[in-house]
Amino acid sequence: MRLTTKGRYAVTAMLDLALYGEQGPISLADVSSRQDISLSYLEQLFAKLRRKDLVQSVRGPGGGYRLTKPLEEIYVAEIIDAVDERVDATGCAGNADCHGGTTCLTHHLWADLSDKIHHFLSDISLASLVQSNNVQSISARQRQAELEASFAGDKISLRALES
Amino acid sequence: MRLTTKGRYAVTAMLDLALYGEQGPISLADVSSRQDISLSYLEQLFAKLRRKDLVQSVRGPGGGYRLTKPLEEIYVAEIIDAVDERVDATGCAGNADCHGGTTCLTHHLWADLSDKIHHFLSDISLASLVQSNNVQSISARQRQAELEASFAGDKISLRALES
DNA sequence: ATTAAAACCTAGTAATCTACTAGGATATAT
DNA sequence: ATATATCCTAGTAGATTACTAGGTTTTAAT
Repeated sequence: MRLTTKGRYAVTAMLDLALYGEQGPISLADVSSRQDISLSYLEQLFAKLRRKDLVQSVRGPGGGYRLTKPLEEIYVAEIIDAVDERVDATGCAGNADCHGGTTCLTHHLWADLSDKIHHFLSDISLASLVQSNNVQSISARQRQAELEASFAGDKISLRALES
Repeated sequence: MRLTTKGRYAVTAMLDLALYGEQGPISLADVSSRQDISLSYLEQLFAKLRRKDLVQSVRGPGGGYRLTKPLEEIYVAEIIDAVDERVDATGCAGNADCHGGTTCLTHHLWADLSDKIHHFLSDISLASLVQSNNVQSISARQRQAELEASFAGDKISLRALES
């Protein structure tokens, strides 16, 4: 089964859009610096997310990405599926040909597990993540850190504080 | 998260012991030919299973491995843990330092998922697998195939049929 | 005692995949 | 015109997996 940074990054980045994207499109450069994900890697992930119609792009200065649907209608499972991370615990992609063309002894166990995982991730929307205490507090801390970083930086930081 | 053939092979092999090991120890050569898993790879997996006290070995001719506990007390989660380290969907091994030392936005999501998976696999014993219809029917088919293979083989097959 | 069957051990390795870099082309607000 | 952004393709270091190779030790059977 696969669940690596690819899928985790995709969900984290989509959650970033959910948290910061209310006013307008968010550039991947912003997501990259906030969530500590390589910009070029994000570009590749968002190409897939766009192909699956989970985000829309706006090109040119001031552009970026926005979510195509309301937070309530975007589920974690979709995001992971979109970036090609098959959440599948079987060794045969569910084809039941794991033992030289026939079904291996444990096939159904892994198929059941895959179902459980998919159900779990299909029940969680971006909206429910945004509302959760965990995400709220981490997001608050990230905003705080960003503020302090810009404060320690140059004059532009003062304007950031005022707005 | 990790769930590859390593963990799947381990569970399949342990299930093979559960199905065939009532009379005495089972050699890895037998498991290898029945379940189509490389012998040397099995040896490496069973070294770990033995270290975790899930199996006992008997050396010398007629030797092999037997389960250390009754089927009811061996859970799939233990087996995977023994060879795979951990079924963990977080990127930080549960340390919550996934975002440059701090907790990333989605950490709790993956931690929750890991819990769910672990619970699922902790509830399934070798005994319950052996009793399941799926395993029963696949096991019956494997015994049948083995019988036919030995029948098509040499004289020894006749003795196998009689016993 | 010899032989053979088994566990036990260690090192190496081809193939695969991940996460990423590099270096652009294209679109568009200012 | 310029800068900012998406968009696109190719390549690649490093890690991991699944396995092979080549032994040694133990022990039942002859």
